[in-house]
Formats: sequence, structure tokens, C-alpha cells
Amino acid sequence: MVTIKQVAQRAGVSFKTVSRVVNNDPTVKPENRDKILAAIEELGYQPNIAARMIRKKNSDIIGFISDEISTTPSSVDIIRGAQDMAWEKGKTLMVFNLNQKDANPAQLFDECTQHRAEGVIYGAMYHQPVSLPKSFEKLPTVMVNCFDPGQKYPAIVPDDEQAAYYVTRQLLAKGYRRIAFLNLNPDIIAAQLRLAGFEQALTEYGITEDNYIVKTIEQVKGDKVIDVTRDMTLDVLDNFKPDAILCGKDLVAVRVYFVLESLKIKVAEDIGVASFDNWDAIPDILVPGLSTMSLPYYEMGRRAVQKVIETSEHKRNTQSGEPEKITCLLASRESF
Amino acid sequence: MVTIKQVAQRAGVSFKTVSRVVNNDPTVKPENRDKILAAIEELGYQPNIAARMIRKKNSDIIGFISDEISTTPSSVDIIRGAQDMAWEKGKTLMVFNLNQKDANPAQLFDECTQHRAEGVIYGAMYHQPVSLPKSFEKLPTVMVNCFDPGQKYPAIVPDDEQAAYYVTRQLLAKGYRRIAFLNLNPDIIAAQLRLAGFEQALTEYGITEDNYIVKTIEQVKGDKVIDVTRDMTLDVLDNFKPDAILCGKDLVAVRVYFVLESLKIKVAEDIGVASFDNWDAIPDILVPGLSTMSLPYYEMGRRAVQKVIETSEHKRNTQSGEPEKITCLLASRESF
DNA sequence: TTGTAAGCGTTATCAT
DNA sequence: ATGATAACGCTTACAA
Repeated sequence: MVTIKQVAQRAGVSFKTVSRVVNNDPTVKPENRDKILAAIEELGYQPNIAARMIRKKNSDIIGFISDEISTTPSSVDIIRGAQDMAWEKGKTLMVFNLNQKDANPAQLFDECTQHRAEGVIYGAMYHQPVSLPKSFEKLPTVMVNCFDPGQKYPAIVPDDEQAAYYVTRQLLAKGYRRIAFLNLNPDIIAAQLRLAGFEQALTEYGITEDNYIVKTIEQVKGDKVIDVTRDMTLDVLDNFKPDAILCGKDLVAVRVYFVLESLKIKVAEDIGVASFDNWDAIPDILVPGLSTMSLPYYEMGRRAVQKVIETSEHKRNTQSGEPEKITCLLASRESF
Repeated sequence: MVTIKQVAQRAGVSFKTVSRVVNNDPTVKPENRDKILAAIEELGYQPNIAARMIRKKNSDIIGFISDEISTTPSSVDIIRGAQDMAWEKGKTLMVFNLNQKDANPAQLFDECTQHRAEGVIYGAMYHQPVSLPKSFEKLPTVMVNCFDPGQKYPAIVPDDEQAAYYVTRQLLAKGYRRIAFLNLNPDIIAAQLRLAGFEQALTEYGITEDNYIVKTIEQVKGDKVIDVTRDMTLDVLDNFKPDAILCGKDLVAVRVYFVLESLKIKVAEDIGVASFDNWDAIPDILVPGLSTMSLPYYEMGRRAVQKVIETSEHKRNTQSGEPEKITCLLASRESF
């Protein structure tokens, strides 16, 4: 690999002058600058980031540790957002995956330390509480799509309550008055928050308990969780007769669409359908297109990087308070 | 940050002895080794990879540049596979995304060079030819899910022809005799290869042209590509009356299922359905579960890392020959 | 405006 | 078995 010294020799100056040019130091005679730039070009010189790193004390590296046990594809957008923001800020994101086999969070954290990462982001694949190993205290840490139960670290999460509140109000505003909510497993944070938002909106519209219904689309059978969307949908259609169905996630909406199709009930025309996720191609593959609250993964990733840079600059990690909630937007199509 | 010297002082030895312990050099008195290990533990010493890198000549870093213009979620598995293999081989994968805005391949390549990556993997999000900038010649480069038209670099691609051949034979083996193939846009490599595999299998079974049909599910309207799966499916059912439908991707299968549902035609019972992708939760959300040829993204990622390590060790990049095809397996469920 | 010397944290070399 | 010393490629501090 070509070094700064080789460039210096080629240009006929001292290596320090080359360093100046590389670092955009203005105090270089234009004539020399041109000579040096030419030499850099000819030799194809690229600065050695590692060497630079040990002398300057910043690495410009941010570690991203992702819990990918359950591979929710859209959560990849968290990483894309993080990467874009890192790029904009002149940082490099080093991504590590937590895969069953061998790697544990502490190990991956050490990896980050060894690369002298300036901060670490821990990302989970669905909104949940996570307790990180103690070692994470040694570096500015930001949690994304998850949070520490003791609020030890700043956290970025989707505003699930707002999402449910918003979509419910949209349904109500369009005149729907008997909404069935096919919610996710109530063990999940998102399910709890959405229920709150859902009921809040209903209350504000004066909808009483006999005019809405909430069901769970997952049932625990022994140690297995099984999806009962179809039965639930049929049940709700028969016994509650809703004018709109709010689904816990887009995949639930797919099954609901199938049930409706089989009953010749037309989405939008005969019944409104709404959902959460805006999961990739799913909402568009359905006919009519599914109106669904998009989880702001990309934005969360961006915000996490911003936050970790802030914390590392201010060198404070503690007293983080409530997780920062990122607003969810409605991806509006034709299903209600 | 704790350095090797501080550990040395704490343990009462020279810093070189600490270096020996850190690098598992056996020529250290056990007594000293214990003292040093204790000091490392107490001080929380972590080696500085950057410093190590400038002295040793290897970085143990592999760059992964991914064309994420079209975000096919499952292609994330390429990265997961690459990351797992890198971890197993003691390498660190540095992932860079190609996002419209500003970053171009050459820039990201430079980023890799600056980190002194030992090799670079270029990954595309669907199987396609790609011409890389000339700069990639400077580092061992492997292409994954894409290939250089001039075979300049080793490439890892899914064996689309084998996939189509295999699934078609499976259909035929189960007795299906009138197969309709709703293929992807014929501009796409995968579509061309699959057509070849499909027809090969049919020929071997002596199926003649009037007993199969191939249709495209995308149509170009002006400068827009529109999905015509529904119309095509209805058309084929009406006019060709197939006993099985082979879909170009799982999302096509979803639409086909809807059409069949609306016509009260039962999948598996009345008609076989097969597909390509094994895309995340889709095949399982359908009822009956979709039997589909899985694209071996994870394995491709693993293989790409293996290959880039091989090439970097043997220092040869040229004369790569045909892309290496990774076998696709049938994810068998209940749809045929 | 430019260059010299020192230093970053590590490994390599060679002596002890 | 251990330790001085040099070296890696760069930046910082300071001098010219």
C-alpha cells in the first residue's frame, strides 16, 4: 500500500506537507498542493484510517449490534437509516448480528471496544424491554426498538400508542362505528400500547364498550404460539358484525383479506380494513391496497445514530428518562 | 483507554510480555501469565485493533457493498450469511449500502481501501449483470447475486435454472400434467434461466407445447411496469385450464391464491401451486402453506466470504470463469 | 509556508 | 523466558 511518504517523495516535499494537503490544511503553497494532488492521483494513495485513528483519538466508528433472532425484514430499515445518518455525519457503522450459535452481546460489545467505537447502538427486532450486560456502560449506548427497564440508556422506539390512536381516529372520522381490533399477543409491548391508543380514540368519540371489540390473534397452545386469525375473523364477523377491522400487523391483514374474499365481503366497500407495519410489498400486493400505519424504522435508525453521537460528544450516558417515541405515519391506500 | 503498557506496569513486567500473553505466545512463565491475565481483567484491557493493524499487515476486514436500490428483504440473508462466515473465520464484515443520494460504488470502495479491507464483496438485490468501476480491480472482489458480464470477478449466484428444473420435475412426479408458468419479466436473468429449466424438465417428461403455457406477470405500460397477475391468472384458468400453476415469486403466489379463493378453487385439492423465493413469512401465511423453491441467500453470503478469503490468500483475482451457482432447495409445504 | 521530532498502541527483531 | 529498540503510517507540537 502506498503511504504518505511515497507521495511526498514523488511530489518532492516532506511527508508532513502531504499530510497537510490530505487534511485540507490551507497553509500549503498552491503550487505544492497541485504537485501533491497529482502524486496522490498517480499513486492511488488512500489514507490509512487505522494509522490515523491511533494518533487522533477518535475512530469515527459507531457499533450497531442487532438482535436478529426473529428476522423481521422491515427492521432492516433501522440499519439502513442508521447507515445513512452515519454516512451523513462522516461516521462508519460497524454492524454485528447476534446469531444464536456463539456470539453474545458482551462479545460483540468487546468487538466494538476493540475497534474503539465511539458509541454503540443496540437494536431489537421488535419493540421490547432488553437488559444489556453491564459492559455496555463503558461506551455511550443507545437502544433502538427496545429499551432498558431501568432507563439506563437513551432509547428510540416507535410511538405505538400514537399509531393506534391516529389510525383509529382516521377510521372514526370516515364514519366507521363498530371496529374490531385483532391485536397482537398482549405480552408484547406494542400490543399494550396500541390497545391504549385505540381505546383513547374511541373514548374521545364516545364509542362505548358494546360498539368495539378487541381480540388476540395468537393463542398459546402448550409451549407453542399459534395464529388463530382466521377463526377470530370469522368469529368476529359472525358475532360482532364490525364495519371495520384493525389488524395487529400486515400479515394478519393478509389472512383477514382471505377470509373476506371467501365470504364475498368487499374490502373498503363492505368493510374497512386497517393495519400496522407497512411491511414492504405486502400492502401493495393486496387488492384494494392496504392502508396501514408504517413503523418508522428508517427514521428510528437515523435518530439512534444522531443520539449516540450527541451522547458521545457530551459524554453523558445516564439519566436518560423515557424512551424517545418516533411518530408513525399512515401509509394511506384504499382499504378504508 | 487502557493500553498494553498500563497492564505491564500493573503486572510488573515489560509491555512486550503482555503482548505475548495477548497473542497466546506460549513462551511466558505461567506465573507471569496469571499475573498479566489478572491485570488485564482488573483494568478491562481491550487490544486496540487499529494499532495492531498498522503493524501487522492484515486488517481482517472484509468490505460488503450492497446495492439496496430495490429493498428485497430476503436478500438481507446474504448479509447475514456473510457475517456469520466472517465471524467464523475471525474476520469483520464492514457493510456499506448504496443509497441513491450520494454514495456511489467507487466511493464505497475507497472507504474499504481506507480501512485496508482484505477484499470486497459486491452484492446485488436481485440476480443481474453488474459492471463495477475499474477501482475494484485493486482488491480481491467477489460478486454475489450478480456477475460481471466479462467474468472479471468470481461470482456467486442462485442456480435459477436448477430451481425451475427441480420444482417442475417435482410437479410432474406428483402427476401434474398441465402446468402454467407465470414467469417474471423476461428481461430478468432469473426469468430466462427458470424458463430454460422449466422447459428442460417438461421435455424430459415428454410434455409437448400444447400441454404447458408460459405467461409474464409484468407488462410495460409506457415507462411503467405494472403487475397483471390477476388478469393473467384468470386468463390462464379460463383458456388453458392448468392442473398446476408455477409462480415467478411468492408475491405472485399470494395474488394467485386470491384469485383461486374468489373462484372457490381449492389449492392442492383442485390445483397445485408452486413458486420461487421462500420469502420470509409469506409462504406460511398462506393456507395451505406454499411449497416454494427457496433462494439460497444465506448460503450465498457464506460462500462469498469464503471465496473472497480464498482469493485474497492466493492473490489472484482474474480468470474467474462462470459464476458459481448455489443450489436451491424446495421448501415443501402443502400447496402441491 | 514548510519541516523535524515525538508520539499513538501495537508487533517484529534481536539481544540477553 | 524476557526485554530493549525499532518500526508501522499517521497526527501533533514546535521550530525554522
